Amino acid sequence: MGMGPLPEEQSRDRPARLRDVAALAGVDPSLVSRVLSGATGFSIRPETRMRVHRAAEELDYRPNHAARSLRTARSMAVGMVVPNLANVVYARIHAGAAERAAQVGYSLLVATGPTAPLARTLYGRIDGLMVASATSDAGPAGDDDAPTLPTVLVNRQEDGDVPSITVDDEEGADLATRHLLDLGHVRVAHLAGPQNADTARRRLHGYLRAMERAGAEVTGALVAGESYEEQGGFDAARELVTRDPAPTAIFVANIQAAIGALAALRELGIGVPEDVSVVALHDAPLARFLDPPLTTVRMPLEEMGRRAVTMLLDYLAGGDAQRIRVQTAPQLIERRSTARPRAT
Amino acid sequence: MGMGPLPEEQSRDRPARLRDVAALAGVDPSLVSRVLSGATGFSIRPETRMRVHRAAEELDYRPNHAARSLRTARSMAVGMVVPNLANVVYARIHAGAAERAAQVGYSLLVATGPTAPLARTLYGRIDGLMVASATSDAGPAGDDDAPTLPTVLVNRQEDGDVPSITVDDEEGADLATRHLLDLGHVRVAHLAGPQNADTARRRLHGYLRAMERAGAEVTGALVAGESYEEQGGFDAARELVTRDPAPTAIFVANIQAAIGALAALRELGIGVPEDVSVVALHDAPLARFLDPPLTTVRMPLEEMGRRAVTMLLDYLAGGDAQRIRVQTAPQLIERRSTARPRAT
DNA sequence: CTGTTAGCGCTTTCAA
DNA sequence: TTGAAAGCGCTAACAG
Repeated sequence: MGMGPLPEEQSRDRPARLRDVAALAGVDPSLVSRVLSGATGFSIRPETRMRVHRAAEELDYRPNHAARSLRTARSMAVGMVVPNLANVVYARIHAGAAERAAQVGYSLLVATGPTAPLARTLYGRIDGLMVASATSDAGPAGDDDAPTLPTVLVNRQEDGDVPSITVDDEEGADLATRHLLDLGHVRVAHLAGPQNADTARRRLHGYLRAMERAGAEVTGALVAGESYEEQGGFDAARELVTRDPAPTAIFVANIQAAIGALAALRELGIGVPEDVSVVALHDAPLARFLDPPLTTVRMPLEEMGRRAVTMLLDYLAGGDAQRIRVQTAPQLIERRSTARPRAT
Repeated sequence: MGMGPLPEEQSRDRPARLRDVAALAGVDPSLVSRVLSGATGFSIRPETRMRVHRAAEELDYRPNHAARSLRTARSMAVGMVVPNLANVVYARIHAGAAERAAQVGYSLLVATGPTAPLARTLYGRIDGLMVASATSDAGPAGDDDAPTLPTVLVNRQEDGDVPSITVDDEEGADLATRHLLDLGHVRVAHLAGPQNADTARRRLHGYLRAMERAGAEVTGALVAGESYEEQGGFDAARELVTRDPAPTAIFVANIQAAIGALAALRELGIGVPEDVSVVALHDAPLARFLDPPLTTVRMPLEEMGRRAVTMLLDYLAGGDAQRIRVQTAPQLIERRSTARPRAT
């Protein structure tokens, strides 16, 4: 190959290369590669392996990602797109995903914002992408002129054969609604999320299902809202309670909207839970410090995150596009925002 | 070089390489490289440049990151470590950083968790790191056995010549405290953050400075707390109001702790702002939906994020370690949690 | 059990 | 104004 400086001497402070390790251990670079990358199904004398490891440690060897990626055509990293960082839901999904990714030796890179531009930034740095934006701002990576990247949808599901993983939002909504029904409420309202998010649609279905099973009538007056945010929840709650007949309980599609709803009811002088009970989907550390402490339904988000990674890796390995629904049961966390209706 | 298949025909669906573009344009790969990477200071016939661009577009050419990194020894990406994703403060810092990174053609990768393991995951994928964890869980990247990566501290400052960028927490705290003082409060307390976070220390100083300038006495009874979280704020507020003399106003070191504090006061039947005024550092969309809507001080976090990137890039380019304090003035946002003391 | 070899896709001297 | 050549650090056949 005609190298210049002999590798015997380690030069300056430049990070050690495979070749340097090999030289120090007195073996060939390819051997070092096999040993250090934990390749299996080849034989080596234990003593040689030892020497290699020792040399690597000695030189504080760290494989060069770029070289490895170039050679193997894989980056050993996966990406995750979330709509924004300040959100417990995504934080929990991410936590699960990060845990699993670490377990299997992958790096997990996060990015925020609209999917398409991100796919462009991340392209070439990751092998696959998890899109955890609930609303289809830009479908799976590949829209407009963004490069196509193997993608799984997390917490969202779409027509066609796009792989996806979701939790059982319908069951969560059903559980929340049933809680209200069981307390004796009849006019149970739903403060819904944006209907372009399929989680919101599934929560609405869950609500309707529970109401129907209980034989409770659902009129248009009982459903309002189009938002997962505080302000939207505030506005919708205001509207809801002025309708006729007024609900005695509200199932809110997510916790942020519920915070807005609580504020609206407070401002109107409507007591929670004396006048109106409130329960929200998704739990957060914050919930118990609200006024009143908010009853919530906790979803298995970490598990979804973990399984999303597993699923993406399977998909990358040539598996086919699955649609997984995490079946772990949602969990009701009773706090002080729900109670029996005033005049049973 | 003795390649196998002629590059004339583009093969399968394999992404186009530089070589393919060159073949299509009828020029040498090196020329394509120069043209497409926007290199400057070389001459080329406009027509040739045109042909190259057209060929690249035609083939939907996208440079291979790994190859480029391997060759140039730079990844054109920077990383940012945040302690957790569910936090407005980091979300805003990140937003600013992402904006600037995009402007200058860098990718910004985010990761969460303790710094050291992350530095290991990110090592080789990024050229430099912004550490935005307020508390020194593990100092700058490089502790224990984590690899060393050029690092700037964001929203945190440390002894030695570690580059860092911060906002003026002291001024923010001073502003909040002054607001209380100006309203006529005398026994103004401080619910402090964890004193291993230098932001918390600087906020404490700002509080002390404002008190001193106003000639208000600060006894030990007026300072409590060691947390940036709801529960910590809850506990500390409880304690604070039982002290003698009880404060009539509290400056809380951050908004999460303030949420806990509000809950505690509510539980004790202490009216806000009738009995006790509360102001917190850092604003959030949530603030106006709290009970009562919370007066806050908004810090220039996006700007800090933007400048952090600029600073890191300068540092990478060989600039020396700076310590920047963003001087943009904090902004008081008055809502309903502060008022004149009961008996002026 | 270990070594040789070729080359991933790109950039950058250097030469024409 | 353009082309030729070398090689970044690694891995995966294939030989020995």
